[in-house]
Amino acid sequence: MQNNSHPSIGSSIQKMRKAHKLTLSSLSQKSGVSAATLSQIEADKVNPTIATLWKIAEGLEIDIQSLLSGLEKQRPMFDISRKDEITRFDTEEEGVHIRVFSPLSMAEDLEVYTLTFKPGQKLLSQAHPAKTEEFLTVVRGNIRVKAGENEAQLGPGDFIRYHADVEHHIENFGAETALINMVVRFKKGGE
Amino acid sequence: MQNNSHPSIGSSIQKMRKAHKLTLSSLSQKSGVSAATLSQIEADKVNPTIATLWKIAEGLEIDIQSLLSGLEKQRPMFDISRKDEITRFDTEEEGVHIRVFSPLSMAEDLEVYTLTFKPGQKLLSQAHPAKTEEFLTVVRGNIRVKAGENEAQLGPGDFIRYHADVEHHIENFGAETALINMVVRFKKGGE
DNA sequence: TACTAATATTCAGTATACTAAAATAACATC
DNA sequence: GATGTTATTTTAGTATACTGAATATTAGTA
Repeated sequence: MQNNSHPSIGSSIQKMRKAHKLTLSSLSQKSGVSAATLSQIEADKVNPTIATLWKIAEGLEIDIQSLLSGLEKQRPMFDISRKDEITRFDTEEEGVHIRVFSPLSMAEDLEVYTLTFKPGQKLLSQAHPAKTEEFLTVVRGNIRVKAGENEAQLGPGDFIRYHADVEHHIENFGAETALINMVVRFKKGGE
Repeated sequence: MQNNSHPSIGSSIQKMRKAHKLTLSSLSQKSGVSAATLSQIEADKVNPTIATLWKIAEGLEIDIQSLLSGLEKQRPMFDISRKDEITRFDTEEEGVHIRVFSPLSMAEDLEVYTLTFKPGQKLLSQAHPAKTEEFLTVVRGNIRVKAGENEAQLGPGDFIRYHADVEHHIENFGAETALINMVVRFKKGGE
């Protein structure tokens, strides 16, 4: 009813429905949402729930995000994390420093870390959620990376990316302190 | 209440809220959604409307889409790029080395670079496609980053993320060679 | 343990999203 | 323009999302 501030979603849904050449009734059948409700939503007379939106997206065989893309509010962004303000998870007793750079609003999407390994130290990680990928750039030192069945040794300037949805570990097998830049990506649903 | 089919959104919201170090009450204030409702949503006891979700996203200062992530499965992956095999775009004549680590199949989504700036050198980039973000970690040296209206000076250990869909540049204003790790993300657009 | 203060959850009432069914509108074909 | 057929909107009732207030939980302190 109100829909005071954010752009209306009704017209997008209607556009989608017509693009698929569906009537309110046919989309109602495919989605499980009543035609009456669909009508109200398209006319922006109601404020659909997520569950309803989800069903509609399924009925239209599209990603729910596509329906919401219209109501995004793009704002310019320029966030700085100073060295000293950065939250630090420090497993010092094991000789591994982990510094997280992007814990902010995007925590579920992309994270940037710096890892410092003292000689001989290693970091064992349990499997992350499905579709998680890790990207490592070795800045200094020599490390061994193991993910599931796979294993590799990397030196300065080397880069590796791997799926982190299996148990994996990183180990500094060299004599000097290793410095690694890591990016972790939690992929969103379907392509 | 029901929410049978689609992945629960409650835990994501809670994670986000805690990442921002907000209490239910403080988020309630920022978003305009009552703390009671927030509690119910986080516990997946209700089916929020998009209006509510939108307010929450605003309160968290994030994109509403970030709240709607799904899950899927995939095959294991383990790709290594050795230092010497890496494609190198070298603008040596300007004192800036750019090394690209992830040119492969994912180039349209996420790219990882290492940038080396000789003292005094700078790199000017035109606006990238809309929604592009850049993440910089300074490994060594001192740089100045400018994106649109914004500008900042960064030293070793500092991190910055900004929208790169405006003209932007990076400059080494210090006396030593600067080493930067950069991640560029091209966000997927709607439909 | 008792006492606060801060945070989170439950409760009862109200607002509203959702539905089925009825009413209306659009659109043919005679 | 009458009649049937299909598509959409309105209506009335029910289910439930949202809210403020009360209650419960947690954390810290003496």
